Amino acid sequence: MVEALRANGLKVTHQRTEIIREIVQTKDHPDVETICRRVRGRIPAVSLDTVYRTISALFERGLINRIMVDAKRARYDADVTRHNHFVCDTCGRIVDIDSTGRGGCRASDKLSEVGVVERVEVLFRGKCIHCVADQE
Amino acid sequence: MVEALRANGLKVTHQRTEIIREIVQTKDHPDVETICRRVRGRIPAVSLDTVYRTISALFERGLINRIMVDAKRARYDADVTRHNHFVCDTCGRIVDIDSTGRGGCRASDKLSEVGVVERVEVLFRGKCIHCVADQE
DNA sequence: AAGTAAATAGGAATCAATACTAAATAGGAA
DNA sequence: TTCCTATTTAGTATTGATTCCTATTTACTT
Repeated sequence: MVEALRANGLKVTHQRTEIIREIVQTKDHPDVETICRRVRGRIPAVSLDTVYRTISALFERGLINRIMVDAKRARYDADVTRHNHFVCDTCGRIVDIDSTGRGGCRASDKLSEVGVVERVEVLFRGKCIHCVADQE
Repeated sequence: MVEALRANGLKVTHQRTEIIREIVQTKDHPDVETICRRVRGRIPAVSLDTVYRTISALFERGLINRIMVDAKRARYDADVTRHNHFVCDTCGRIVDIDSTGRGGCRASDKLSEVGVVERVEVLFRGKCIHCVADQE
């Protein structure tokens, strides 16, 4: 991933390395604020702006995914292989879900008349097992 | 839809009627700002706040859908029947896409261990025919 | 090692969305 | 029709996420 920075003409800074390390090693699809807080555990002076700029740069180059679950903050995923997401509308938890077999989702015929599809995002919304248990 | 207001204990006001009329008769999935601008064509004094409150009230009661296409504004859809969306990443156009036959998308087995799925959102992202034509 | 263009920190600005207030208005039940 | 209450307006303020600004620092080239 750090190599991908160079390949895109981006400088490999200490901050960027740590930010990348942070999103690669987690599976909980954090938002920018969370990433910043965690990176500060190692680089206390990182500015929120730097995290935003780094994350945006990575996203624009397709090196990470953005998941829009609500009207509030964006969440990010370093796993860019094809997979889907389950979102808990109660606690906000996001869990990776494998795409089943071929395509996972088939486009209707009408789609080709509308435009060129570059990627498909599938979001399963509901309530996670923890929240189901909590509400009893 | 106006009936649904009453059923939910909401008063049927002139503003609400016109806001509902506006989102029901359009297929372009407008944001709140756009809805407000259009309603002002008929009720010049509608406040943006009223449009926000009405749209939120309808959304919370499941009478309209919210579509998050980018990190910016939310867009709304009066069609709550099961269907998917195509989003043009260049111009922001959103087009309704029928769900093909059964389910459209099958969940993996793992899903039942994660939580209870209440609905599935499918977003086809790409470039619409107009934007493909423009870039030549 | 030196130069330069890019990146950073920190704070300020922006933007969408919501909240708040008061006074005016209008829906709906009696 | 009358009353009560929810709703609207207008205008301001707030919140929270994201972006912009500027002086300073740093990575990479030669």
